[in-house]
Amino acid sequence: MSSGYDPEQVERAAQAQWAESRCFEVSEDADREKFYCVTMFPYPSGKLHMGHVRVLTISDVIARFQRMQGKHVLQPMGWDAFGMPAENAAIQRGIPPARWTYNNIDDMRDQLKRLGYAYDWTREVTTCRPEYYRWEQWLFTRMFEKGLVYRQNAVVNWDPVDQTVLANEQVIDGRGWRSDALVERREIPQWFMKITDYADELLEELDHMPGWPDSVKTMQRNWIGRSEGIELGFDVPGEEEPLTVYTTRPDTLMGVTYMAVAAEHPLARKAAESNPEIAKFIEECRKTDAAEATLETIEKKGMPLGISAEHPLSGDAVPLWVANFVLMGYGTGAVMAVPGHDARDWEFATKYGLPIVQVIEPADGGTIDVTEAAYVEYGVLVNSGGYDGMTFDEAFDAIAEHFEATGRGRRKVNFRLRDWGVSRQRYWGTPIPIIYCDRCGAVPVPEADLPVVLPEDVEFKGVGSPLREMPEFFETSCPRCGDEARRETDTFDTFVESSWYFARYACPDADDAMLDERAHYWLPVDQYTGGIEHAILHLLYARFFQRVMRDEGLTEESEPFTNLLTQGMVLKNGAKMSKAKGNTVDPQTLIDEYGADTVRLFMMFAAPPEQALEWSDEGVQGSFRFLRRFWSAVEAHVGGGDTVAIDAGSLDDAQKELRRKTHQTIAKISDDIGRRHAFNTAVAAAMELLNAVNRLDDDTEMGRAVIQEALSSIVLILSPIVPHIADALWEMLGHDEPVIDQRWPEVDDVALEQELVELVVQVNGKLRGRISVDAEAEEGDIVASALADANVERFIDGKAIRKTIVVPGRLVNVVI
RNA sequence: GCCCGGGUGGCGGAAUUGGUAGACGCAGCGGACUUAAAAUCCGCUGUCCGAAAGGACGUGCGGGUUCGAGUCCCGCCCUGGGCACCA
Repeated sequence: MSSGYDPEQVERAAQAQWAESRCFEVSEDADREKFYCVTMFPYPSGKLHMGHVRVLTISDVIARFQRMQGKHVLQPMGWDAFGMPAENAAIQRGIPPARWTYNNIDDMRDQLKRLGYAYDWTREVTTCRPEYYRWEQWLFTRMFEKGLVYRQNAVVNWDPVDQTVLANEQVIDGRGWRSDALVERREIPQWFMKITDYADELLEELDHMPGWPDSVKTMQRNWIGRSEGIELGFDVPGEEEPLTVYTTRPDTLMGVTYMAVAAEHPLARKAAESNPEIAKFIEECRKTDAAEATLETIEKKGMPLGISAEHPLSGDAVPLWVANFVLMGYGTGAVMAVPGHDARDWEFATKYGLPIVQVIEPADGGTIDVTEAAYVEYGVLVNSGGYDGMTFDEAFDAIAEHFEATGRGRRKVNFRLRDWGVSRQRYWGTPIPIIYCDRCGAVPVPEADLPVVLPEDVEFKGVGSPLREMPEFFETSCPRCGDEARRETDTFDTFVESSWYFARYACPDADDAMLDERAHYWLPVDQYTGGIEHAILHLLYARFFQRVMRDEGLTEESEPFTNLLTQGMVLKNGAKMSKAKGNTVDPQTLIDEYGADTVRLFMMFAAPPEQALEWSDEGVQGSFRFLRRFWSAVEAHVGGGDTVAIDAGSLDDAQKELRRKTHQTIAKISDDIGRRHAFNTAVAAAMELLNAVNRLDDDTEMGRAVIQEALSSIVLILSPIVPHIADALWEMLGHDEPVIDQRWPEVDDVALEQELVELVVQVNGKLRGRISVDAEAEEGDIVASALADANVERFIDGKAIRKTIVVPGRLVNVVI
């Protein structure tokens, strides 16, 4: 007998019904509790991949579950449409980035619709559209007026052969990915946003975000990196300005035996003028890419500059070195080195034979040898003159007061966080709305002239931005004085677009403001879901932008995302699915073969959302088999005709047991989906319940009634995960209203009641027997019953019982 | 190098607050149905000893705390993510 489950037909029918009833299109309704559910929007790279399907399904399950809780749910979708892959495709295929992008969006939108996600498509946002990015340009000009943006030199990777700036991703083993030339660091002027102005607030609010995973909050805390230290100057004979350094360990100040400056530091440059060896070394230092991971792992190298600074406490001469691990632009571009109490300084000192001095000893009186290894713990000061015997805190205060009194230093709170460089020397991005005028300097484009539209019909060669070759784009006049002027040809980092799209979904058609009153209704996002790889950058930039918009009066909210779920990657054979590795599985093939519900079910069943998911073709088949079994069970049941209402008093034990299992499952899945987001165990519980239904084999009136209840419950609780088959089965089970409009089922506490419970009995913590006791039994009776068990008795073997531990509902442990 | 995760049967995973390790599924083995195969259904399935009852061992490695540790603490190993221009 063949199964009647035809996914294609079932899914088309359900999707047609949702489209016709427009049930996912929502408008603001002040009388209802809103639930705003957003997924990190996809980059339109061509086709949907499994990573997309996973994150979108997770979010869709949450949205549909909340809808069944009676919430007014908005789930929108959009496209993070600017970025490098469009430029690469343009080079490879000769298609303009815009056309490639729009084609991809059309293809991927069709795929999303085939997967049955509950989106309000009327709110679709596409970041490469002028009606979107004009507001980003507008906000930038507002930030300019407020002094929240500035232009400064910053380091980029420079490919000397292709004469172009490279992204870190385009640098492979220190070489340009196309030219294979050794990449150099180069400084060019770039625009920065002052995210550091918000560092304190971004840090402190993390303590009040219970809906975010602790790991993400910790990463952000460490990234912002607030530290308390002292900034102080070392005089350099012959220099007007002292050499300023920052340290969090002023207690080790007397242990400073050398100082190091960056290759780009003015003192290094000056020394290079008269010393070709130093000039050569500085040149060599520039031949590394700009990534921090590179900097931290390269071999530490340095050269003496031949000059010394004066120690601010002892007056001793401290030699100055130039070192490849110090970078201009991080702090002051100079560091004081304490090899006795810092691991990196120790390594460097040992390599170059620089002195190592102990100035801290362990507080517990233990002995250490700083010639063997740096001692980096806090302790008590020694060899530090008047500071000897002080603890870290005492020395910190005393030394800070000394410098504050002499005006040579001060206490300073520092942040590791740096301002956000938003300039990109690329074509396919939002034009930075600035005009350079010889007389007026950098002038923001007036609001009336926005947007600065990116020309889409371009010839794209791949080396440098085509905008630089388009006078019709960059030739303009100064908005202030009217003189000839030149438009900025750099574009924004694409993280700028993704820092506020979640707010724009609320009012995607607003054409006289970035956000309007509709944003007040929907913000903040109640549930935000996306990859863990965005734990720091994207999520921190979005939190920053939310505050900038708040301070602009566009929203009252400070935090954009109340609850955050970070999902793991999709792997195959232990590696991330990628075209490069050739281990991708095309979702479309699977949808065509098994239907969207099977793909959605497997995604939710195979692993908890936060963990990596190992792809398995056999597992997909297993999910399909389950849906077919489910269909057959309903088909067989409804073939027996209508059922009557359950009369709880007249159920036999087996019927009671199925009913208890039904309500236990409802309770478990409510918690699994609603609180724990453990979709995998929710699916497992539903499978168990279906197995219990299939085992009952009872066609009495009450048997069929409890089966009707069990099957209807499975349909409801699985409907967020497999909404199409749920729609069909719900109708087959004789319900009039569509399942999409049903409320989440309620647990009947009476059905959960149980007369006997099973406890395990341990002897010295090892499992030795099982007993069945009355659910209300007294502790004394439970122990007596446990001791009476034959195997337990055998292990006690007449020995004295030291104590017994009874954990209600779980176990008895007899300690002998 | 630094920050944050993860490591449990042949495989994906479960064990939610320190309380029955291995739910559910996959794969495998045995059986039913079939002329046969596929599909479907039923049973078994951590390792070792044992006819069975039952026992010993077992959650990356080495220690520790506890009546009891996959779970907590200390020290390692391996592995994934991020490190500011991939998105």
